[in-house]
Amino acid sequence: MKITTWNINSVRLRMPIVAQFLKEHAPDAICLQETKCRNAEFPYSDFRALGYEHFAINGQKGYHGVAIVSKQPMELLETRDFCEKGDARHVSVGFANGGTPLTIHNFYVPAGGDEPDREINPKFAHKLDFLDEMAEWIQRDRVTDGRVILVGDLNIAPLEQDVWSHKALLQVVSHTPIEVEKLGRVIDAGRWIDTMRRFVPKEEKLYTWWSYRASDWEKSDRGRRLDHIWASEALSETLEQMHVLREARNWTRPSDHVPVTISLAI
DNA sequence: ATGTCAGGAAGATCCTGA
Repeated sequence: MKITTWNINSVRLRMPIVAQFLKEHAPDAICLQETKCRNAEFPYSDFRALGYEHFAINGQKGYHGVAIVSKQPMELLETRDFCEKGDARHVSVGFANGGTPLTIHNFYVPAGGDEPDREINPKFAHKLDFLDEMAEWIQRDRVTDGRVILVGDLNIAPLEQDVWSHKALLQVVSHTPIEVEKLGRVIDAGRWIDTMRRFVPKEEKLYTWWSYRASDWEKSDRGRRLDHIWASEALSETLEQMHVLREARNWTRPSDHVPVTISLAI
């Protein structure tokens, strides 16, 4: 089974390159973030035309929004409202998978604004609170019991080689010590496997996002690993392959994030 | 590296968010 995560930065605007990706890579399920449309506006028919006929959508007008689209039938399990703000930042589904069920959680963690100080920046406070609530929920609800995948734009690049310069980004939201610590607690709460780093050693650079603001993103290569795929321990022996589709950053009218795909022997 | 994108409301440009 092949699962992709991709922050698409408007699913309606990006549908041509989503179609290109699905035709070329054919994952079983694709998890999208920043769909930026209401559920009724989701481009269902475009996906159906490509053989993806099952949907779990949590959208809202203009901002945020997550979706899981699948070839195989799946059950919508939940759309959790972290921090009780009414934001569309989570959706989960269950696949029957022939008697050994698989759950997928798809997240869009708050970006956190510019100033890494919770006292003066409510967006940063929201991000930190969101992470605390994720950790509590994972532990309390035993979220990682069984076969579970958590994907999404977590808006944090935790390791030194997850950013182009550890030193330059220590005070930049996405790589500050407090964010990294809180993301670590989320991981510990579920004993999650950071699957991307199973395949790429932590000493090697690994990015999934490059700013739109660079004049030449490829030349400067000032990326960050903001997108993640985590797996519960029960999936440890099934992890076959991982791929970051860097070339998608050069596609026509690209997202600033690229697709990340995990292949499981299930 | 404050640069580039997106959506929305308004109105043919601005704003907010990232």
